[in-house]
Amino acid sequence: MELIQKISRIPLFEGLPPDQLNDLAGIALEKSFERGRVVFSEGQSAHGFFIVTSGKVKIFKISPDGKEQILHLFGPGEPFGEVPVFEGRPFPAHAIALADSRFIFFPRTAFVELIKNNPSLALNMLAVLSRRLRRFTVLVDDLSLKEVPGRLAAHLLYLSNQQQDKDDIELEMPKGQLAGLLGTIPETLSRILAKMSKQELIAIDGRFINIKDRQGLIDLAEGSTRL
Amino acid sequence: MELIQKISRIPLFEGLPPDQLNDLAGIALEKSFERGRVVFSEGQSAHGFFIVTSGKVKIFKISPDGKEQILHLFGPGEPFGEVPVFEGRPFPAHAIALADSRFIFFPRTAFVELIKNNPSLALNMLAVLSRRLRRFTVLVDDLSLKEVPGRLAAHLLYLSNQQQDKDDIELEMPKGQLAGLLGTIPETLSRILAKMSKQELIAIDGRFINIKDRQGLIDLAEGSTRL
DNA sequence: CCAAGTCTTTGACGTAAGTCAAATGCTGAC
DNA sequence: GTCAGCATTTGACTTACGTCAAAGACTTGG
Repeated sequence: MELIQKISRIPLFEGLPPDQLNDLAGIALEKSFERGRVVFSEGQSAHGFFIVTSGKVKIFKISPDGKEQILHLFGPGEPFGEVPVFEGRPFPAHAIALADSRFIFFPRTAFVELIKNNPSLALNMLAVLSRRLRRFTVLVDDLSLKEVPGRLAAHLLYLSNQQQDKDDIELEMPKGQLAGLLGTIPETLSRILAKMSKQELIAIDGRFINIKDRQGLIDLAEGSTRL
Repeated sequence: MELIQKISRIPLFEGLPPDQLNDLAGIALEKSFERGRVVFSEGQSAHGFFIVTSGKVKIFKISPDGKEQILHLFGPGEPFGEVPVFEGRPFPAHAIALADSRFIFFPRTAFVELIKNNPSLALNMLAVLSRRLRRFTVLVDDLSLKEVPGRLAAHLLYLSNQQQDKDDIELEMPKGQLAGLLGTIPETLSRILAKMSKQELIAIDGRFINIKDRQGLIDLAEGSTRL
């Protein structure tokens, strides 16, 4: 597919006139990363940001002893690595491709120039960053004020939502990953899933989960019940 | 002082030509809040954002059983409550004035109009949001991957930095507040301070703290040592 | 289709940090 | 100054969750 076509489908660039899309295509570069490849590392200096066109990328922090906390998982259409663009400091976290992926790369200075001439691009970017701040707000709230079962329940409900509110949902990643996303470790996640299953809140079959007691999960997520 | 003068001193509006500052003054409103007053609450719909001109404001989340996690503390010159402006959803957290304060309020729609005509205002705002995202990144890392002594050590070093790298620092808030900022409770904070004191890392005198072993604190903050 | 990895689960155990309760210390109003 | 009302500290106790270790269960690629 043409680069310009790909660009025109990205939500961040929604509503831009054709000539501006052209300008964007003029500065953009396509890059491929195999599954498992490091896209950038915390502390590295940044010369631009990325948008996923295919595949999946994980943004995460890691502690000296190897525990990891996932900050974001991004798929097609989503930008990442923008913070340094507007702030001029190194990347604040690590990024790894979780699948063979293609990204469009926008060099920092050229992109900033484009924004200067394009208020609606600026507003779109402000909206992206705002949404991300809101998400972090939720993440901090979860990590600091909820326990793991509550976070897991919230996540299951979120997945159900994403997947047309069915009661049958699929965890879209290995359970070890999910643990990192929820701020815990695989063993703990495993135990809690087992407990939820024992209490008939859910039924587990590999990475497929059936929600048997939605209200029970809601209560857990809100912190009004405990497991 | 004239409103326009106050506005011209705000970092967010740095580098704006006088006529734009004038436009800003045209839409701005001054508001006063007594210490302890709620500025806005989570879930409330937002019609604009604020900039502190004097006093102090606390942005926080709170759990059903009353534990609170402070997200930000903002003082003069700093904007807050901007997320809903660019995203059009309710406030994601609570805000309370910690001292008698004055804020400048900018209504949402008028401000967005200004941004459309003013690329450098947009870039300044993008920089503000980016800095905030970076801070959250650190907060998540701390909450998820460090324990309380590490967070406290990091905070003490941060304060020392703020206060000209002196070894004598002042906690700028009651210890209960500090606990909320570090994602813990007053009892735990108290115990850890006592422990640090016993191990000659610091000396405590009320809300004044003397750093006796800076390297020891650094090791704690990095997680290479434990208390 | 088998073997070598990786994931995942389970158990026994340790520990950081929260809860509850009581004592002590401070502060500001009158 | 004194007293009421907080903030802070300390102790005894509980608990959620991480660590370590080992056994099963899936995937992959040859």
